[in-house]
Amino acid sequence: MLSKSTEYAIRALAYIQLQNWKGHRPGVSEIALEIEAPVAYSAKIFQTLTKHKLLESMKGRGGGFFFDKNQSHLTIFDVINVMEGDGVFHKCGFGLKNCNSKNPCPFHNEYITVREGFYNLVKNETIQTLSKKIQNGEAVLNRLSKE
Amino acid sequence: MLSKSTEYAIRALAYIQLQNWKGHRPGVSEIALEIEAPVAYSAKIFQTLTKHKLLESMKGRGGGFFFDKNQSHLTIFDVINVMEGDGVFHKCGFGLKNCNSKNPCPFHNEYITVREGFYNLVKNETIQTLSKKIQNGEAVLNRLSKE
DNA sequence: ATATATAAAGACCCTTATATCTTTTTATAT
DNA sequence: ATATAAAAAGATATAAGGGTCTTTATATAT
Repeated sequence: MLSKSTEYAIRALAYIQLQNWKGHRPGVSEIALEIEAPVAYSAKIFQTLTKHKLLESMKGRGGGFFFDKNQSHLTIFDVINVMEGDGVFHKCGFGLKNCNSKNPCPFHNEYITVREGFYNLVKNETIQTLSKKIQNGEAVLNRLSKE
Repeated sequence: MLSKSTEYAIRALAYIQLQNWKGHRPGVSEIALEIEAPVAYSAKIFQTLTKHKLLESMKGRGGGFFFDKNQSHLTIFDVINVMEGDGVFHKCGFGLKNCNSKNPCPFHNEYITVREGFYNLVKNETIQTLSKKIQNGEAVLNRLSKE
């Protein structure tokens, strides 16, 4: 459903938020270890995220990644959009170029229901709501968290 | 959501079914033209489909593709499964290896709802139900159909 | 000032999905 | 039998996603 890069991005952002709440500003290698992603590749992903202002960074000793205090909520949709575009929320499930309600593909309505469900999910959930759940013990970030 | 190959496959199978109902057995180039896919690539896809018995073929003059009379219904799920596996119906939306109800990722339940919706859709729809809709004018296969 | 820790940037590589081309096999028409 | 029409098979090409490595820029600690 989501690309591997997007998955890494979401997991990383949730971890960064959790650490920020603890007053910590994690760096690339710490995050990569936690989310079980390749270090160098993670660095690339974080570059993309900071370039698009979803995330802030500081270079140099004691540097790392953190969220802008003003930007209180970052939706999963925004993360997907930056990582792989929003095509999945527009595209016909059949791959037809001009499929719409007047010219519907054979599973137009059924597919739209699924697609909208996914859209609502990622539009309503944010890195902060996700992180809160983890903090409250309602969810886990990875298999190591429980051990 | 679905790979391009899977999209081509579904569209092709629907077209083949429609032609079969008319007593016609279409060949690679005819199908490829209709579904707006590359001819040689389409041929590869049809090889995969016939190898997995989702489709029958006949070589030689007057040959082409057709459905086994005994196999009256072919679900979209089966097509997806042959073309790209069923991973999308099992995978965690977060990319976690062991995410489950006892160890849920932060959007476990919400995502599962979407995923199951998609699963039910592709498990209930078949190439035949899709084709029927097209035949009845309730849906169109591509943009050329309406012109 | 210098050394050190860190992210940014850019070049590169590997794998998979997408796509093409050529040759071989098989059926039919004549 | 021979020519022809078609799919099967296999080799190759291209593009994108995923991943690595090296160098550069920048902040902090000493």
